[in-house]
Amino acid sequence: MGRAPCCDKMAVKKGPWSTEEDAVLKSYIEKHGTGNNWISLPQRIGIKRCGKSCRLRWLNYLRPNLKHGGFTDEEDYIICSLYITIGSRWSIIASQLPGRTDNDIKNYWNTRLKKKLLSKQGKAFHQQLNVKFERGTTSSSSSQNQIQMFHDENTKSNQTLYNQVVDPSMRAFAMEEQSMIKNQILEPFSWEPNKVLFDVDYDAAASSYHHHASPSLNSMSSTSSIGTNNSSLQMSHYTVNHNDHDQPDMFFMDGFENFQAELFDEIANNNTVENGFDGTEILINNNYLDHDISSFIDYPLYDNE
DNA sequence: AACCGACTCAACCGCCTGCCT
DNA sequence: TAGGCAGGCGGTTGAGTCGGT
Repeated sequence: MGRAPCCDKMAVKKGPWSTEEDAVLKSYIEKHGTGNNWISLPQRIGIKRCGKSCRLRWLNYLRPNLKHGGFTDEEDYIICSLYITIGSRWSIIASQLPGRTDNDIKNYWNTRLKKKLLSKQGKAFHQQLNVKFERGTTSSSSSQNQIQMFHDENTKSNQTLYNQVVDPSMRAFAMEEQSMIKNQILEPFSWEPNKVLFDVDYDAAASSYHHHASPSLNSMSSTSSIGTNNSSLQMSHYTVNHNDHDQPDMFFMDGFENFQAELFDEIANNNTVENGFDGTEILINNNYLDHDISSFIDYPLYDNE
């Protein structure tokens, strides 16, 4: 019953790959492919590595057309906008950035991009985000107006629409109507000319929602630009739990608010964030105000310093 | 030159889902 | 149907590097 263990944990080598190992792995896969079995691959090519390690090495380092480092502003923006929307779903974010791996993006976010948003030079970048998100949505309360990163004139109308979708009492919406409303909510998260749009696939998210209790996406392979030569992004599919009436469809703003909370927490550790696009408020510890968030938000577009 | 702390990123770990037996 | 593995994923680690003192 079942399958054989993937590898002898005691017999496999760990740590950095040698150039010889890289050459063997790359040469074999380029000639023969993986054979749809990573676990047996090390034996086939005669290296003492775990199959998972081979897979990781190939996907993150050896496979063709990979880009390392040198993230562009556009890529920064895509990463940020997707992180805001779906959270730390790195593989999905990576699928929208040809040549980038989830590991690269994860590292980049954790070590640089997040700091970039918080740093002095990040101020200009963040302002660019504000400009591009100027029609974005967020919740607000009177006490936190100064930290409302994506405040805009459409907030109220979007919030109304959003409430209509997520409010269980409003479930009577026909699919067509829900789709229309959804598009209006998500529309602010698209921009020209690259057309990053988030289209809802209602069914696929239920299990993921329960599992992750966070935003979820299904496969975007059918419409993403992975592997194409076209640098422009095409429509992505954002999934929302539509059929599960036990769970509110909060993931869209969940991701957004987690982003806020995370950034804010890194500025001031003692703040408490209660999220809610549907009427709840974000509560900020008073200590937070000592950090002058308004200056953090309201910096010039380009910091020439 | 030596030391030390911060930073980077390749690699590993552990968990989950789907598939196979 | 149950048990167990492969593949995939996000989180974490730690060796190497860099910069400041």
